[in-house]
Amino acid sequence: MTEPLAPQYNPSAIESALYAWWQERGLFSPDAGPQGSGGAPYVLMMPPPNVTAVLHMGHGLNNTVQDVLIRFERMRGRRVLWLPGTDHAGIATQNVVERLLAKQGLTRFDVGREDFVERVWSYVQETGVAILTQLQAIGSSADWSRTYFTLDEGLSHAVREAFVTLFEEGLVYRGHYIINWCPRCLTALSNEEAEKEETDGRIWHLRYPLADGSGHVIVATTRPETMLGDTAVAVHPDDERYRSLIGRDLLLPVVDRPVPIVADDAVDPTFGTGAVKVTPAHDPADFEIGRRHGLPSIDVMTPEARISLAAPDRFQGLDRFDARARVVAEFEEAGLLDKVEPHRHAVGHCYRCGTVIEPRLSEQWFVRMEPLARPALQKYRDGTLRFIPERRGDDYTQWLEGIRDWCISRQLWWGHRIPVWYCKAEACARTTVSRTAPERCPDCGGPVKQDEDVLDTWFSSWLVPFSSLGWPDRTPDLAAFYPGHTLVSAPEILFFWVARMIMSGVHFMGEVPYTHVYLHGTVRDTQHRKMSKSLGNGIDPLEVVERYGADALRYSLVSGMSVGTDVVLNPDDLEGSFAPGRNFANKLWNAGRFILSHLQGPPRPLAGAPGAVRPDELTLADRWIIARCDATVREATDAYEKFRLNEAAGAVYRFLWSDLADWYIEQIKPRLYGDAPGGDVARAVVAQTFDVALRLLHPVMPFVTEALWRRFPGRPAEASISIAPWPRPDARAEDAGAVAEFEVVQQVVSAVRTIRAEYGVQPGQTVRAFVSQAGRAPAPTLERERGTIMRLAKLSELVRADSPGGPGGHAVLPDGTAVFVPLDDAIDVGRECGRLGNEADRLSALLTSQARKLSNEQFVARAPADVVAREREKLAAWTEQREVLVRKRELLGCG
RNA sequence: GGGCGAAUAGCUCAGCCGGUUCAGAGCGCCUGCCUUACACGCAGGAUGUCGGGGGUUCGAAUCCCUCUUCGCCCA
Repeated sequence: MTEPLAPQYNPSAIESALYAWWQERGLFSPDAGPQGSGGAPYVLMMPPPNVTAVLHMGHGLNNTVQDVLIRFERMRGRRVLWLPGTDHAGIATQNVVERLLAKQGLTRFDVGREDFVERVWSYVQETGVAILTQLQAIGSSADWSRTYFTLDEGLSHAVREAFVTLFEEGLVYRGHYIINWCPRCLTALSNEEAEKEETDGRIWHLRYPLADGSGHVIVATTRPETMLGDTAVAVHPDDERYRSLIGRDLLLPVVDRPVPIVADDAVDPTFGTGAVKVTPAHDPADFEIGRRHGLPSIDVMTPEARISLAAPDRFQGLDRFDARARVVAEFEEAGLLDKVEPHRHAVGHCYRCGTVIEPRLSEQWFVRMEPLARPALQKYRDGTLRFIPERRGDDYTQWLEGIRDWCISRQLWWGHRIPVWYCKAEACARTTVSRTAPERCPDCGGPVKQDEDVLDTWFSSWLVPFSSLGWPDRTPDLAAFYPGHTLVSAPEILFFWVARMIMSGVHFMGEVPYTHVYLHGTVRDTQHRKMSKSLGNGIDPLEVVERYGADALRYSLVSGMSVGTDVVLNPDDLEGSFAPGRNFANKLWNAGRFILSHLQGPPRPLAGAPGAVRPDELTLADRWIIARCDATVREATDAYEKFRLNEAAGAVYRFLWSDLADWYIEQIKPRLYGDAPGGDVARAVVAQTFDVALRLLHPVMPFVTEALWRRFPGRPAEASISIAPWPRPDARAEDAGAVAEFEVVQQVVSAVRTIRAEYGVQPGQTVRAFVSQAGRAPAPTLERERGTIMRLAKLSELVRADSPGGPGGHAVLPDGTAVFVPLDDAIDVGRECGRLGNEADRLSALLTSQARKLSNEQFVARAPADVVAREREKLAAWTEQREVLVRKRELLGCG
């Protein structure tokens, strides 16, 4: 521990070594902390990143928050588990490997399912750990020994168990419905995976002639191409305009097919013309209308969203958007296009590839959600589950109240194969849903074939809080670590993942998986755009770590983030974005370097041991910094507990920088040099308060705090700050008197410094100062702290007397104390007169409004007595300050 | 169309269960300093009708209403 410390903090020189040392020591295991406090374990489930993911700022923020919480609780002595894992991410991963194949001119169909899945596995095994290694680079103290992958055997077992159980409970079913279909990924999606985007579209008014030629009906549609599959036109039963037409047939143009006019309550008579075309195979609302009226469904599109064989020859094979143009053109040629209007509406897009979603009729597996949602909602309503920030609870409620069934089958090859087998014998056709693969059909004994589809990735993610702990087996981990405590996530996946986890937790485990849901903001650029690869406005966290260190990254993120608000960073100015953290880490490093260089051995204890510093040995500054330190312990602890991480970080920052470095260290320097009296006390106090501050900051800046903390003389080699006990507030440290007194010292020093700077006094030159106190100030302070004031203000003489007159700089402290610095030749009298005049004017304005306030009988009568008293004191103090200023002006001979 | 959030210094944001000279912090900017921990620093400084309007109150950045702008979620 004796190697010299570099004058500039170089994070890359120490971070990876410290991380490796933490790992070797097994400090991230639940059994490593100081323990002792007992109580429930503190468990965080890391949102598993996609196996193919590359670390981005979103991960950086999310994992920084979690690491802060987990390190805080670890030091507080709770048994902590932060459980990491990776997600197989069905569509995303399959897309990545398909793109690789495409480079060789191949598709997955060319290589076949088995070969393809094998290729994905080998790809994933190669890249899967990358994201975890990257998380380690930012300091994440997760228990990597428990890392899971959602396609692991254990978790796959859990998925089958959940699916079969829900099936047996009647909560999983299969059926033909309109689902969201991605024509590029060639799979069904859930409603949540179809992202609605406001799009400028058009609305076409099309004429459908009556079959008998006696007139026509105009329908309005945003998707004219679907008319190829129309099987009716619907109107509202009470709509006078169409009542007489109900039941009659229209002749569908372009395809020349007769379709009936039906009456249905679901039609909005105020939208468009009040008559809507009905395409049951391509619109969910139309599907329902079709069902109610027994209409046929004609699927006019292929999986790739090209026009199918069900349409007239000339349309077959056309892309849906080309078909749209063609349909419109034919209507126009036939004089059947009534009008076209611009129309803004929400269009679904695939959340993985952005392709416009095609609502499509198909047979899929679904989860009946309402029975799962009700208890999950109840857990929020009865206060078991809390959201931070609270308003997110409204989103949760709203979604669960309007919950729709969840389409869970995906037409992919990468994922958990649906545990359903169909008998190949046509006569039998029995469906078997089973935890284990059946050899043959249980009914007819014939061969069986497993369902081709896989499950939605989120169907495995929603089980993670218990499947990662061994469920459905009753493992010791499951008993010890379920339920967890907090889930830290981004609001974007509240529905995808968080709400579903709560539902599955309550359903399968009988308890919510965590009691707190902390939803942080989104990382954005200065134009408030979400950072993304496609926009090219991302910031690579690893580049930041490399250039400024993980601590700088973490501090900058945390300090720029209050509860639930977005974090704005400038991708074009990395240095500026991360300067707060980098500067602070360096400041800390240098403060530590200075302090440690003055500790020849272990400092005296401050209390509770032989040789401890006695209270009467403490100077004013000692008592002040100890009190400030104690207040910081309270403030930071409280803030961490309330998830107000920026406030916790800010509190420690202010203490370390503004109090400890700027004032206390400067104040004690004389005591530290040589064998100056009181040096041992100063060393004891500075070491102790710095130690406390390091511990308070460790959750946010783990590396630099550890590096410094370990170097304290007398520290055992194996000691780590990450398992050092969390500082406790100490009532004996509180000292309002010392705080107030030291503030006077600070004010006098600052006043002189201001005067010096205002008049350009050379930094090396000492000056005299006259300080005269009005009655209420604690006069003894100035005498006792004479040395401090003289040194910090660079005085040659501190005179306890009124200004002797003559040119000089004047200042008045809040308590009325007057400070005068004679500047003889170096002063511009006119300028000083102006300055004092401005100051006096400011006080005059304050006094006027204050006098008005106090002469207001209503105020004096109605406001609480102590408030009135305080206002009176202010009036007195300001009056005094102003009088002092006026006298100064007279002395200077101002006009 | 429904719901929610935001608008405070050039930038990013605190403050907002009304009353501490409450108008703040960081970054940026200006001035002077390489003062033997730190120039990623020290000392000092400038900058805001707290989005507009109205109201409640003795008193409003803070509570209520309304308008404008921006963002998010759900249809």
